[in-house]
Amino acid sequence: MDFDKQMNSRITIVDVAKQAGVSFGTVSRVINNDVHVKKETRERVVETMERLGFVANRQARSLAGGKSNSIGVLVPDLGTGYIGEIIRGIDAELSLTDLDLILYTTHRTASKETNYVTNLATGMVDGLLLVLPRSPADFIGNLTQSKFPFVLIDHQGAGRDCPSVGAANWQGGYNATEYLTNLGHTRIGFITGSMDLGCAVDRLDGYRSALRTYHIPDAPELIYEGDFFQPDGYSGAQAMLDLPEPPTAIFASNDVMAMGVMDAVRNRGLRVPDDVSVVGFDDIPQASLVRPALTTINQPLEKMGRVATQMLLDLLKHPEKKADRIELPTHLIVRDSCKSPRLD
Amino acid sequence: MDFDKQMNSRITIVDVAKQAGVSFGTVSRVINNDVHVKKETRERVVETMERLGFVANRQARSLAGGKSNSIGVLVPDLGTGYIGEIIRGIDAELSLTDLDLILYTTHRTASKETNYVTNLATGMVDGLLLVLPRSPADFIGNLTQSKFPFVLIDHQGAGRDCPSVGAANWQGGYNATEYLTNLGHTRIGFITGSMDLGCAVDRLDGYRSALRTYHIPDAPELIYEGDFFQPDGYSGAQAMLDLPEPPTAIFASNDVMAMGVMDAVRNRGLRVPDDVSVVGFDDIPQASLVRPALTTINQPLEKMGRVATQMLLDLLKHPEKKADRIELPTHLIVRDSCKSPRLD
DNA sequence: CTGTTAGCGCTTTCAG
DNA sequence: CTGAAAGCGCTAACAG
Repeated sequence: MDFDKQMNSRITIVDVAKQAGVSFGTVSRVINNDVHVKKETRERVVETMERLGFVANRQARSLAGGKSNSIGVLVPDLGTGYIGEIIRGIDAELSLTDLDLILYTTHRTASKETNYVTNLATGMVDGLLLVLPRSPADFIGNLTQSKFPFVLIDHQGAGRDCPSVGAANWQGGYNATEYLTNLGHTRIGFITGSMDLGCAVDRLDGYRSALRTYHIPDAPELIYEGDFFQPDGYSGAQAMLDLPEPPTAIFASNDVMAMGVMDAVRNRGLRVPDDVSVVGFDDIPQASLVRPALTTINQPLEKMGRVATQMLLDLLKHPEKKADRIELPTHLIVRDSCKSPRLD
Repeated sequence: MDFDKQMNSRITIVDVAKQAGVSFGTVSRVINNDVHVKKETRERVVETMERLGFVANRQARSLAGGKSNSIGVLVPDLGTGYIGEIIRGIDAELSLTDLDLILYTTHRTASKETNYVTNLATGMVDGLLLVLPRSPADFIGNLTQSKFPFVLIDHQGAGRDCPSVGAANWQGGYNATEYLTNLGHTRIGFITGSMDLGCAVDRLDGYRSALRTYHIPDAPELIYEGDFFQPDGYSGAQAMLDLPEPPTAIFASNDVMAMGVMDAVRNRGLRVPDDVSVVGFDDIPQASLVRPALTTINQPLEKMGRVATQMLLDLLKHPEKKADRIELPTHLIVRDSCKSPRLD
């Protein structure tokens, strides 16, 4: 049917070529901005493409060896607003170009990860943005060797030097703890994140270093191993508050757990910050909304997305560039959840 | 190079075919679960594929006319957590299948929308999930005519009957208002959303109907036109509170604006809910976190994503099925931001 | 500057 | 049940 063709935009370069009276090779050149086309011819072709509503077929292009004009983003999941922030940054930056975004969620399945990566790197996308909080997978080696452009986000690369952007987690852990000690706290509880994640380890290390700096003795009972989810914040706080000598402040490795801490504190009839100070990490949107507003470490997630995208774009342009790691600074955001400890 | 081939997984069906001692047509059949393959042969091929780490090339498959095994999701942007929730639902449902998700953000550019849709519908994806809060675009017609499977999300389709899932916005508007009147309020302010969105209109209508039901006279000064963003909630509340006879309750068309309302109330030295009751709409995660916790209308965003995905999956299986619209119920979530009005 | 010719990797007939 | 052959729409040499 005639109308069907128009409707479906099943217009190919051959159709355009016929209509414009040129060979389809010329149409291809026009599409790819090849210089070797007479201005006049180009105009005629462009006009025809518009008239026919031609839209190049992506799979054909990439199959034939051209660019796919899209970049792939691989994330573990969409569950935590955390990833959403990063994606927003990526999207914002990408919208400035004509590249499209293909999103893959691996749902923390290692096999899916590998599968996707090989698939994507085989022409489906021009570059890859990987949000892989877990341990470095083998395909990073492959990617590097095959010189496929990619950037790691928020991944504490275990020694490998490949392009990546992360946050100053250690610094954040240190600063928050330092702030608490300056307030006069000496019993500071810490709830870790999943310890198989580099960022969780770094935050804990920062906390420990600060204590050492301020000559506060180690107290293993004040370190509770969490998993970055709210319930662990709650139970961690409960456990610590049950101690004979409970902490006067609790520093949770992320905001979500800090909110769990707040709940636990309140459920015992205690108040934040009067009885217990609370600090979080991430500075997610909710942090400024809860009451009392949460003092936390700002981690520039959206910016991490943007910067990573810019790095990738740069890599796409200059494939020979050296890989480097960018570490974005974290900042202490003082709000209302901390106070000097009561004088007993 | 030899290792390069292994590294890149540039293994094609031809390689597999050679290794397994069959023609590449047979390998294709195995991939597509064609019944016409001897069990023994199939096993040998599967074994070979695994050994070689074969991963089928998506673009080639879809170019050659097969399925692309991915569905496209078109959203206006990622700015509001609102869309994120929907995507989460989609992703959750999709993770149960072997379909991949390709995400496109149009950044509210009509031309991009059209472009993407035609592109995607030309084999790049097997189906489309469209989050198009704005007015119905022409391509919906095209899509319908070309019988391409798609589902609209949160789109008050202006008469066209195509598969879509939405929420009971009218009902929500009605219920919230009714709740307020039952509490004893008779001066209830309303802050609308962007009135070019169907959902905003429906919520306003629900509000009006409830007032009528309870014989509360019209008061045009109590309706403030907002845009779904926080600042408008703030200024709307300010305007109404300046009235000679200010409202004792304010119902905002979404939670974000409701939070603006709360701020405005507090900034005048008034308290929520003692002096002014506040109700929102959406029930975003923050709603339960702010103090006082926000009473609001729960809109099942994540579920909308899930249901839409299920509908699309169904459409993919049974292309002949009739289009239908599913409306998910909204619920009043009573928290701490409302109270009976003071008796003066 | 432009037309022609091979494929890219895979699905689908069509013959055996 | 399986092999062979013909493209899908496009890019990238190669000739003019």
